[in-house]
Amino acid sequence: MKLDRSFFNRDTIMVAKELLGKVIVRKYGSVELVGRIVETEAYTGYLDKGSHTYNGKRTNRTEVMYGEAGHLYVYLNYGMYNLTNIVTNEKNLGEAVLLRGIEPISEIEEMSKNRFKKSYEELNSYQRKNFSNGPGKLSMAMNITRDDDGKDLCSFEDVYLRDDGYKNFSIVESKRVGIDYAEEAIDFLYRFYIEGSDYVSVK
DNA sequence: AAGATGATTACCT
DNA sequence: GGTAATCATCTTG
Repeated sequence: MKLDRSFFNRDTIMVAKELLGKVIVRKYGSVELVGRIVETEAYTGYLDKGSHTYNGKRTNRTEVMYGEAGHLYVYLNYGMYNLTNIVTNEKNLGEAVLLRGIEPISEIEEMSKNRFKKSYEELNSYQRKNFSNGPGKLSMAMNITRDDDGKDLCSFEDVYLRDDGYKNFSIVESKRVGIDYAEEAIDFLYRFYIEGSDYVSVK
């Protein structure tokens, strides 16, 4: 079952948790990449010092976060890495969920080319271990870039999400990664991951 | 118009 | 464990 607007247009923490186990489908050319979401982080806007939209900050970049739920927010981090987020909750709140880890499901060969310019068989153990266990890594594997910023996941075209019924797992809640400047928000338990998954960035 | 910075990754010891 | 890479975006003047 494809996830529609009503799935995304809810409380951001709830969406971040419920995204675990869902699959992201990415089509281009003749390929259809599929990955299972195993790690997410919630960014809750106005009161969240870790969020790009903290205190209602509105810039050209973050405008999509204030838009309709179910759209992609993709931005360039550290000058090199595209990070994939999904806009959540009501319009104008500026909330989103960052995808931090996926388990490759279909077309792992194509993902491997996107990630390392090599077939999966040629990858060493370090590369296999670090295949898509991080926000920049999974974006690279799924070929998601800033060109995809603002796309609507609910139009079900070249990128969308699906529930394939996977649900027998436990969720771990922990602190978010890489927001050392965020004062009290550092301690918010806004990161969620599937217990035991090999594709979680930080355990 | 210039300077600082970052929701990270890869590679080295 | 440490740190370089690399640039769009944001802030400041």
